Amino acid sequence: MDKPRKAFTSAKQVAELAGVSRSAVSRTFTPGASVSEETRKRVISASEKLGYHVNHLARGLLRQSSGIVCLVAADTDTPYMSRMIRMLVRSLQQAGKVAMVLESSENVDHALRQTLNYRADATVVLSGTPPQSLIRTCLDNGQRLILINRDDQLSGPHNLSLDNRGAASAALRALLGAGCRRLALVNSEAGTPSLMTRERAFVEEAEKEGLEVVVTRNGHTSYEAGALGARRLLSSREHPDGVFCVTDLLACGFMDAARQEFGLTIPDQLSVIGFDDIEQAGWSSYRLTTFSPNVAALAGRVVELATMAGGAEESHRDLIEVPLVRRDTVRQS
Amino acid sequence: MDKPRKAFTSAKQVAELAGVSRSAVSRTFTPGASVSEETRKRVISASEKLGYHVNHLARGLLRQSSGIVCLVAADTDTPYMSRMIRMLVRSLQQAGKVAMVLESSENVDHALRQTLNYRADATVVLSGTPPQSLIRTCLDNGQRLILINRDDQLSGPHNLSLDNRGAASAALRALLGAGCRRLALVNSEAGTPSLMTRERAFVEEAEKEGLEVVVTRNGHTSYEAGALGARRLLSSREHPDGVFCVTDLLACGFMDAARQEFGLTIPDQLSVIGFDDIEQAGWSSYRLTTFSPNVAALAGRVVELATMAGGAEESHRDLIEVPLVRRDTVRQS
DNA sequence: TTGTACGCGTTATCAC
DNA sequence: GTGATAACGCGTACAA
Repeated sequence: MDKPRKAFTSAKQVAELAGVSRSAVSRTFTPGASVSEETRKRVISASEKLGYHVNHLARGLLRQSSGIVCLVAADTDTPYMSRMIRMLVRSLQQAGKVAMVLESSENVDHALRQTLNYRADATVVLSGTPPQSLIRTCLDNGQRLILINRDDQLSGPHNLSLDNRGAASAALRALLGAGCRRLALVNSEAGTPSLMTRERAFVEEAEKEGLEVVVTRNGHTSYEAGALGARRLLSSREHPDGVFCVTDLLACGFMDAARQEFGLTIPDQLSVIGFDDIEQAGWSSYRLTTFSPNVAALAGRVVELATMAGGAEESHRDLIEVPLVRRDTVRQS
Repeated sequence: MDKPRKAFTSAKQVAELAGVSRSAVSRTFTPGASVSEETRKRVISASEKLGYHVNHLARGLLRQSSGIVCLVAADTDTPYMSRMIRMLVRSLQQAGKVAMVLESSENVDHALRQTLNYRADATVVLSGTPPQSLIRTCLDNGQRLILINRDDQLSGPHNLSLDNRGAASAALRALLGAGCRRLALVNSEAGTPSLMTRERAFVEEAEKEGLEVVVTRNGHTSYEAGALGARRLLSSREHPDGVFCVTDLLACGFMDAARQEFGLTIPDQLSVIGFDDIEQAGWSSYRLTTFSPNVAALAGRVVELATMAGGAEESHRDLIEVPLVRRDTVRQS
């Protein structure tokens, strides 16, 4: 459709200008190939004059690797997700790969197919659960597949998860340690695997202590949903005194509503714990005690999996630690 | 390096399984090509069995278009930038393109070269100022170049800018309308073109009214820098009563410090205006009056430029409107 | 409608 | 160290 546009410079043109063969040009740009200093100079000079850049599309055709790693995600403008993506993009770039970002909110299927169309070396799925058949297709085609925080029992792909259970358990201990007895949990209706794991684990651990947990789930995983949760939970006189919000965004909305609409003091009358350690959690209006996933470690692990020599592809399953960052929303005893 | 991995299915294999020629396969996946219903069926069936997906890399070799659009940016985890990127990724995807994200904070040069290596149809530069020579190279190679909010006078590429001057002027009018007389502006030391334009325009407009503006610039464009700005500005007894923060992030930090460290009431003792309309600006702790760039319109314009038939490439220069969203941080008179 | 042959820009292999 | 040649997976002009 857009045919009549200027074409990119090719190695052939460089070779002609430099008065050498095309292979000489290729060798010049291949690390570890043997070229004489003389020809090298002439090639470099010619390419700069012409603005030549090696065509990675053509190179990817020959080699088995395109250098592309796809990031499939939804809600990419969420503080947590955008941090994740940034870390992945940076780490991949430093490892000599490039990141292609696909939005999966509209259509996970389509996104994953794009992944195959572009012969990505690996695909990282951050949101959405792709159908098992497509997963198989990716794997069968030799494309590495890395699932983040999908606690589903899909076999084949690598699985990296945050230690949601461990965090939920630590949240409970922290709240109990602060003297909380009337526990609650704020969740959304998203039903994401990691969110549901946090909820279940927290409730189960509380049951072991003989305590019941009031659970509320509202709308999307957003600030507003947190505020809504507060309105649901705090209108009764015997309101909770210890709340685990499965996401910082929920926690921020919850706290704002608790303070401004119900006049509660945090942490004196109400202790709150979040999850994600988004930037806002550190803001002085919140100073939220929360779990801080080691995103850098996760990104490092992803790069490792995405770049490793393709051999026996056993399905890895890693758990990333999530330390608790104590700020000012849980009473110190 | 990773040779011994399973290879992707090729059209050849599909052709063999379906018992047709390779061109038949190619035609099946080319919209508007003439294939009989019979062969079409057999090809589709065979490709599904083999999990075949057209190789866009090879296709990009033939056609003039790779379908790839590069997004070059820094600070991609900032609320504003991540919203921008999300909109662009979505819009491009809907237009049948894919987005490749390059981090430019380390090395703008390298990022832009990657852009050429992957034969991107277009490149969108969201941060950083690439050297003019590289810009020329991109253009000469027929790669469309779209600069966002770079008010530099670079010729050649398309330029999309928010109406920073208009917004600064509107900010001044709003503050004057609220009865403010002691004006200040909070900026960072980043020196980004758009930020500097907002500052200059605000100061100039104020001068026309015979008013002086106290300007403070601190650190990066962040929450902390805003808090720092507050400490600089509010320690004197005759502190400002109307402040334009060139970014919402700065405004949030400024407000928190103003309220918590100086005990000021907003908007009664102090009016504040921000810029970007990040999500947090709407949170009930801030309710910030701010400028809300029409990101969707901008993304739409970008897609238009990135996908248009390549003809006479005149350097476009568009201004995107930035309406003021009135919330609760400017006193109503 | 279908198949054959060629070219897109690379790199790897092989003689020289 | 260098240049010819084959091959990668695909689209398409051409002939059938």
